[in-house]
Amino acid sequence: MEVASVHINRFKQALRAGSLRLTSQRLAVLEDILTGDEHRECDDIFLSLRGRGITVSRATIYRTLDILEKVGFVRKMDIGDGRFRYENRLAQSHHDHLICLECGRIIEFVDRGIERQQERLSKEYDFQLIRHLHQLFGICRVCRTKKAKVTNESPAP
Amino acid sequence: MEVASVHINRFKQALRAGSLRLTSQRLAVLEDILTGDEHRECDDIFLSLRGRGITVSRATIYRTLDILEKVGFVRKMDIGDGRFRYENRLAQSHHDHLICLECGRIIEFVDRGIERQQERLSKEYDFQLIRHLHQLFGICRVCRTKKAKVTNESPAP
DNA sequence: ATTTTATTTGAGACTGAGTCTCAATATTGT
DNA sequence: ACAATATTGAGACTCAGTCTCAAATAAAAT
Repeated sequence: MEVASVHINRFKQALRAGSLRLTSQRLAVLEDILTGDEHRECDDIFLSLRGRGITVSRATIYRTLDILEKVGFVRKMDIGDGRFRYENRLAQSHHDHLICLECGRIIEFVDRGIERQQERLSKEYDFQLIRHLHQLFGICRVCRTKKAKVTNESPAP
Repeated sequence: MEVASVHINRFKQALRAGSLRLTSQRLAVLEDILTGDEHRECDDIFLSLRGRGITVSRATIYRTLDILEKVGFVRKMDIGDGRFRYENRLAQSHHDHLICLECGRIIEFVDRGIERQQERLSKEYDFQLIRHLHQLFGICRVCRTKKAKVTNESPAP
């Protein structure tokens, strides 16, 4: 648990710096973010904690996620279905997403070329780029294979 | 009104094809989309219509926008503030957006290079690309200028 | 033109993610 | 341990968007 404790210490410092308090609920949410799957929504975290016998209200989870976002531990992402997803930013470097419209799977990608073009473009428009959102929506390989199969298995009468 | 009438005929055809009916409300929303500003939300359309003495319920506006999106007349876009914006797709070719976090201004951009890289990337991941969302958030020139001014006008005591 | 059939409309109830309020509770500095 | 201050959870609330259903309207059939 060394990796985690480093993060927990950084979190304590960040809280201190904002004169926020270290509570068991905040720690629980942080640990869950550090160890759980990526791209989860509030309710996933709520249920994951409850499964481990820890109850933290949804309000507190949202509040903690806001703090974690502010201190850069978490990326809050809007994938357009009305629920925000949160991903651990400590484990990963910047990336964007391919999102399957069939199964909801989220695949991460990194493309330095696109990033550079974004920067060039911003300069062109005299725009001070702060962040970007780049999502490619479509059908993933797995779902395409599945579809093809279904079509084969139920041929026209 | 020639341009408009072409679109109105195309709309009638599209409705017929889906055994949907041509109503005054649907026409009013379509005309408003064709002649109004870009990147508007439901309420903008509601108020614009009301300003011209036409009342169409918000429910009907949403329903009509759904139809218009399905038949490709309108692009529904999520800019991450919880309200969808709708833009006339007939007037414009594909583009993406720079969004000012200060004033909300939306600037359109087209970048064939980025589009190509997206396609290449999708192939790489064996992903069937259907649509994408690419938004650059930051501060526009106007707002940066304004900020600089304010700073100058109120120097440290 | 009238009747029949099916669709559409608007009012307002509803939904669901997320936020807010406030009394009770927990943490931190001394 | 105490005082001062921040946090929590329950549940009310918000707000964009959706849904329901009776009344109104459009198109098809006669």
